[in-house]
Amino acid sequence: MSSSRATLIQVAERAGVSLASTSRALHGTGASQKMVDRVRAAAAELGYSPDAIGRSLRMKRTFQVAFAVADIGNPVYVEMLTAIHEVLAPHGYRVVVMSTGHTVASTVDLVRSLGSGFVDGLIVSPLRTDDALVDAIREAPVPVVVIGRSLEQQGIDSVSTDSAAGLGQAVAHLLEIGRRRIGFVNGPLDTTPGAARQRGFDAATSGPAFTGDHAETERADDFTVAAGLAAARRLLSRTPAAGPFDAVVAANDLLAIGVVRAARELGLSVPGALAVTGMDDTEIGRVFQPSLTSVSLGSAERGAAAARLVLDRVDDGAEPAQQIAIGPRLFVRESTAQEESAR
Amino acid sequence: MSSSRATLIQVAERAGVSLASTSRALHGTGASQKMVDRVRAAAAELGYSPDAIGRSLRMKRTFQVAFAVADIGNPVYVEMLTAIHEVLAPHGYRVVVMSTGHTVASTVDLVRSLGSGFVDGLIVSPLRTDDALVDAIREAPVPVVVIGRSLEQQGIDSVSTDSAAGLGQAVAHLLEIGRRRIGFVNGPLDTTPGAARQRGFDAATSGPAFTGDHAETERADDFTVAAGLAAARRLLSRTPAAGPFDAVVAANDLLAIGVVRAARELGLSVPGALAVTGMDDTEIGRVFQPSLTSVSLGSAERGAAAARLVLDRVDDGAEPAQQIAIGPRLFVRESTAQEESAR
DNA sequence: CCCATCACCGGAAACGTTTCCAGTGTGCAT
DNA sequence: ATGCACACTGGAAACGTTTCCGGTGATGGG
Repeated sequence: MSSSRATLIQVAERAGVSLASTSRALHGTGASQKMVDRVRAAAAELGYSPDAIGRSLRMKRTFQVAFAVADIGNPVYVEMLTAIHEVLAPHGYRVVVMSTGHTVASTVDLVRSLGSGFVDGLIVSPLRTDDALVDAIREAPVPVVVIGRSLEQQGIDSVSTDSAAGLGQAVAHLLEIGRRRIGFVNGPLDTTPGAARQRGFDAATSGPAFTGDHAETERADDFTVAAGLAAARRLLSRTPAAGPFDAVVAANDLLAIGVVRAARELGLSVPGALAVTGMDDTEIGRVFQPSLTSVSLGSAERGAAAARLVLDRVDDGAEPAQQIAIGPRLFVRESTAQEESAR
Repeated sequence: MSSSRATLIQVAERAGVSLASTSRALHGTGASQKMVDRVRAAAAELGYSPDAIGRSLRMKRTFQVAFAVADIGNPVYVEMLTAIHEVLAPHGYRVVVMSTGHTVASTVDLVRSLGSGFVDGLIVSPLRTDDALVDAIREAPVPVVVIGRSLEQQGIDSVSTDSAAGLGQAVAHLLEIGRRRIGFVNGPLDTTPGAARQRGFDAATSGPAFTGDHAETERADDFTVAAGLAAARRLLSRTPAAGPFDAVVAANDLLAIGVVRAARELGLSVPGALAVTGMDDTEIGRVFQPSLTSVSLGSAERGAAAARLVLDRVDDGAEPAQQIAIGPRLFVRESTAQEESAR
């Protein structure tokens, strides 16, 4: 920590020119070459670097964007964060990480806090949504982009994915490899992803398209490995009339890992006795043993798209709200491999 | 996005009092109860919320702290980030995530950029360090805390851990369970952790304390699963004169996962034929199959300690530099279990 | 009744920057 | 030679807040 920093006024004095010219010279527009050289030299001698706060106050731009999620420990959000960072950094924007908390009320508080104007925009991926949150977002003083469900009706920018369809892909894949008694380990139903995925599972396992014999859901308290393990123990301890489960769809990769661990406890081989699918296509699932068949929801793409959306909005504010959808994509790996040899 | 926000001046006008009194009333000191009520009411009517930029300009405090790492995807850094966030948020501080880049030069640039004063402090965990970086940190205009190696001589606040000793613990544990031919998969030697861990391995496997028969190092290009897999393939394809490897120490959990995968490729059971240890005690290692024996370096504690250090420094600047050390701790899990049955 | 003390209030400055506006000088064309 | 366009410069205002400082009124003690 050295002495206090040089200010633009000091640079101006040192260069013997006006404050206005100094600013112009450094900023690059409407200054003669001689002026630029002179000011640059003075700035270099003093080790000047422009003060972000002063600049922000005047320009009404902070060059910061907030990214808010409930749990930054979830690898999905880490992937989003990385992608957001990669899009924003080249444009000179910093990323502020915030926590939404786990309730919708705390998320509303967070959105309201944007009123203090410390960021130019917000990217938020709320687990739960309600009208109060929608209102708060609509009235927010800076652009807000929601990653999660589509909010077209509400006139809010959003980047969504069709996780219900993704669940359909997982179920279809399991049927295709000959599994007939399918369990579903979902997260809390009152969350946006939990609700959507339940819808997807129910749709995929009802009606004529479902060629299996049995479908049943067990709910975990949370989208974590531990919760998945507990839920899978409950699910697999039951034996449906049609016979024991031969496949489990998990609502995300962490839950799927819990399911695999539960299967091992019960002596069920994966994928031999029990095929398991995850969702989110995370790094952890890819390196797990067995590597997890998983439905990618394009976390990185969604993050990047949201970041680009914020960038657009910051420049020209009032276009109609945009909805971007990233299609789900199934990646088949060892946890549903057909050949037993692959274990 | 609604209309522009109310300013303190407008609140003052509405309340019919001076700007100074308005500020005092809201801030809480030296104002009569009547004044406070009146101003609060006016503020509420206008939906006033104080502007963070204006306040920062005046107070010379941004209430932001930056956390900079090379790769936010690494679970260790995510744990640190979470811990930092948890310590800082209750004090009203926001966390800005930054990337150091992979070279020491880009890290120096980042530290220099603190000159623009957008944060009150920096927590940085550099992979590589040199004199230029040390100088830059020492001359930084805001407090900087380094997570990594101790920089006591340099007079820089740091939170370190003795990863060399941690490696010793891992080797000792492997010897204790009867392994004698120990391989070491390390990351790049020119990184701070890579160098320290090599030192630890070399110390633990030379001299009279080493009761094994063979010790050998293979270097991975990076601290990732893929690099660990490649390095382990190279290592395990060799057979020392003393006999095939019966244990591998990996320099972190990601590398260890790569090692386990390589072992499986070669038909070596873990821990039966090959015991494997990791380092960092990450969530991913705990849920992996087999769960990884790992040396915890207290990522979360180190993050929290660094955050508290920054908080102290921000308030009273010029105490002597502090060094905090977190001791390594071995957690034994399946990947080095002695009973074969645990597989 | 007068003076000292005290609590409180308002004016004004300051933080560091960008940008509007008016003014100066140069060069070119008529 | 004179006018005009043009490039550049400097003064000053503005962004929103906190805080110093002087001043006012009330209150209590002598």
